[in-house]
Amino acid sequence: MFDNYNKLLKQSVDLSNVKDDGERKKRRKNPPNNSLPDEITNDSSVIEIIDSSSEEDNFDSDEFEDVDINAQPVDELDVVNESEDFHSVAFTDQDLEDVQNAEDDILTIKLNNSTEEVKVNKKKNLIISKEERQKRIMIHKFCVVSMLIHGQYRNSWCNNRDLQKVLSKGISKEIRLLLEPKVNEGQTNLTKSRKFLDGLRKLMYMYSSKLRITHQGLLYKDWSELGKYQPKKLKDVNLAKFKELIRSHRSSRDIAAQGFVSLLRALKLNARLVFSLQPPDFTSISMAREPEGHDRNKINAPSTHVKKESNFSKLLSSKSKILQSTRFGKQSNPKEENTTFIDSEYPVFWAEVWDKYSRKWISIDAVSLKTIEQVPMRRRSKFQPPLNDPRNQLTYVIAYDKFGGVRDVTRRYAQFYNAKTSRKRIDYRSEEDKIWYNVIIRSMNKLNRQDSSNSIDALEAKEFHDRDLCEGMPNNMIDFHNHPIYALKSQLKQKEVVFPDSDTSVCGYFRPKNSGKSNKGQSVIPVIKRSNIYSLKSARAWYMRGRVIKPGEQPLRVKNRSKKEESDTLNFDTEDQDVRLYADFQTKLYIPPPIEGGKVPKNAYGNIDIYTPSMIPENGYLIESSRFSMKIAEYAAKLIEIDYAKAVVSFQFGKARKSFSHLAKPMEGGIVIDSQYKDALVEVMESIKEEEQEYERSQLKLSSLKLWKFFLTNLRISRRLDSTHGLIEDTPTTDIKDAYIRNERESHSVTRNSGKYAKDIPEYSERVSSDNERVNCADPEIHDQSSNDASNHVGADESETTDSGVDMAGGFFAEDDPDPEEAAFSPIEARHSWTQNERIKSPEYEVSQEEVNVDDFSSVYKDNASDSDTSSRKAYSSNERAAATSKVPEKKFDQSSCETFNRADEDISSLSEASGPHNGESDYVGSYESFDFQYSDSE
DNA sequence: TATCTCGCAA
DNA sequence: AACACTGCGAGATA
Repeated sequence: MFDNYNKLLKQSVDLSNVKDDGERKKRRKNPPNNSLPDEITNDSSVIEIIDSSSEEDNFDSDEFEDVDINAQPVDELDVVNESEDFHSVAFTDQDLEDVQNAEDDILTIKLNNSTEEVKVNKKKNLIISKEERQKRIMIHKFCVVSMLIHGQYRNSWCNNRDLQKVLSKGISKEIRLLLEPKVNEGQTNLTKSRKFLDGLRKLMYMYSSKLRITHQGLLYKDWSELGKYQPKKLKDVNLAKFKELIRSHRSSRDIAAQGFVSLLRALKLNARLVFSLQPPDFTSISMAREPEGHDRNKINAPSTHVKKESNFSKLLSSKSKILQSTRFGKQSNPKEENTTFIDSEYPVFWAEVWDKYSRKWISIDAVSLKTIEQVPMRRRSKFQPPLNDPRNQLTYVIAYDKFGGVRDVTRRYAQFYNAKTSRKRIDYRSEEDKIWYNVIIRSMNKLNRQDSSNSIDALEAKEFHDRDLCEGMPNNMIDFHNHPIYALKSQLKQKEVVFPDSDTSVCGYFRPKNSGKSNKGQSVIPVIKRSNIYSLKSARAWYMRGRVIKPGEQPLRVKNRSKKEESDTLNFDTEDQDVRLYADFQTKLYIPPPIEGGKVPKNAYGNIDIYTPSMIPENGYLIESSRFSMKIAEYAAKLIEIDYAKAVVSFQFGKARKSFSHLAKPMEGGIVIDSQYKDALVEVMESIKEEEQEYERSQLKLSSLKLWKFFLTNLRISRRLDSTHGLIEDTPTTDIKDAYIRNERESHSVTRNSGKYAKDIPEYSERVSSDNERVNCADPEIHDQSSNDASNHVGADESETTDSGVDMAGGFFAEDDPDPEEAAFSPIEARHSWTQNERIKSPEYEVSQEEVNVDDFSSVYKDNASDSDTSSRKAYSSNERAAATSKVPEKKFDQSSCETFNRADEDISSLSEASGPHNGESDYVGSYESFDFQYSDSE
């Protein structure tokens, strides 16, 4: 058994070895020092450690790690090392168990003390790549949207009449009275409010007393946990099941909370369903821990599964517990599979009720916390889980009202929204993301709630504003960093500046925690209002945003370039050495010179800068190249003889070259014209585009016809061969697709050089039977057969359907059973012999054919093209040329079909131009791909 | 001991 | 090329 174990261990090590090296190291508090290796050099010390760990409390993971580190090169120990992550811990324990069982065998594990090499390459693995970061952001967004929609559904289900009827049946008169007092009772709002709250409380207890939580609901998961199976979840909940679950009072906490909302609404209260979304945190950019630990467990699971669990729980010494709880929270329930997630005590769904007497939203959780509160202004809400809760993160709290309104109410529940919570949100990341988020939230609303805000909304907005003010200053320096309201001078970015730089910008003082010695007696530092901080830009940068410096403004800061840069540019313009930086209040909107008399003003390069919509000159109109290509637009403008200017919309900064790194590529985003010509120009462009599309359509038609012709021809050939030479069996492995592809690579030359297929049959069919899986098996005797053999592929396939006429639509490909009885010789032989034959003579042949042909075409094109300067076709043929460079093969296809079917067509000239000269291997590959596509399409 | 700040690396 | 940002270890502080 131990052998077995060792094997498994080895396997898993092999799998994980490479990756793990990096991660393990960083965790280590102390670099491996020499004392430790000594301790461990003898194997029994390993056992010692193990033993002690099983005792109690001595399981010191750090020690363990150190052992590990020192022993690095040895595979087995490597694995043990993984104890870092939870799953590995589990594994390790099992490991240990095995070790103990095997006693002396463990001694066979050798400790190589060649230590240090490992630390070199470690740090990089800590932080995920840029792509991974993007991916996480996408996933985060996706989760946000999904959860928002989930909430929307559940909220609408809460409005279900039947459900509400059932729920409200059991409500006592007493509670009803408290919640809906008679109108004429002359009480103050305060007492009414108190009674209202009392009623809610009673209702809450009544509801929660009936509940049995049988399933698990939504949880926060970190990146390593996302893919893990979460048992005990309700599946396939539709409205009917939802109703049933709520009626039975047996469900998840989430659904129970939703049921409570439904109940509140049944009692005619203005109740919201509140949902604290739990997407994974995109700001966490460290590597997900141990995806493999899991696998390893699985590998070992079969043999020692049962034992492992019990043993594991014993082994859970305090230290490893701490380790787990800090890294993975409470999820590690020893009694369960390691995919068990322990619920946070904080809710994910709860309710808010509008208290019309106090004009406040009251938060109620009848399920998890069994709490009712009006969220306090300056203290933490009972609904906010601690920041390190592994199963509940309060980041987006969304309230769904019964009218279909959706509001982000995170501000109410997050005590330090500005300092902490907001930074975990996608809308904090960038302006675009903010817009994205707001659009999403808005679109979650029912149409009639999207823009309307009622008085309750207004009160809530006021409340949130007040809460912003009440949040106050952060209590640590980190939170000042990029804080929306406050700032510390020391944390300003390089291009940020305080203005005015005086006491008027200071709004308070902050005492850093370690302010004793390190600050040289300066125990408090001034806190600056963020609103008095300006980020500066150069004149050029402002211009790129459509603004220019007001006359007479002095730069708030002058930044001189680095020496290197200076030396580079010194000779060219000494002016540019300093970058003068201005704040936005020193700038004004740039008003471009207007278009007069249809003349569009242009810059030194003959273009016009349109970085923002405001930079479009008066009377001007920007034809954006998103709808029409630049070529079409320019051509159309020339056609109707109006003045235009190409619009430079942005710059693309290429790879920084040393000397002229600001050789930015201007990106053209359309053309600017006098707006009076807009309609006319659009009209012209539309028709050009139509023409173009029509042309493409005809090309497609040609392609299809070509395909049919190919098949028919093949049929004819094979039938003739069959009748002449008798049927030949063939294997189905060579399929027609290959044959076709092969053929197409050649066809234009074949067809063109010799108008008749009959003449071409030998070389033609040689290619037809090309097969990628050639096997080296020579059979010279059969050489003669090669042409015959080749066409045979088609022929054999076809043999069954031939008699019944040509069934083009169907069974062509499906029925490729060769008939063994009729085989003239073995199919394998046949193929191989052919293959060899082909190998001998074909490569150079192919290439030369190709070249000759293409040359022919381009010369043809040149002749034609010079004649037809002004034809509209010409205008975008160069366009096509551009496209063709990327997909030569397709064009070649077009070209050949054109040639074959319609030699008289003038369009050939432009087409053949598009195909361009043909060079090299890569194009062959390309043609394979493109024909693959075409082929299957027409199939 | 837990928390915070700093400096470093990338 | 410079910068922003983060995670981590080390040291300071209460």
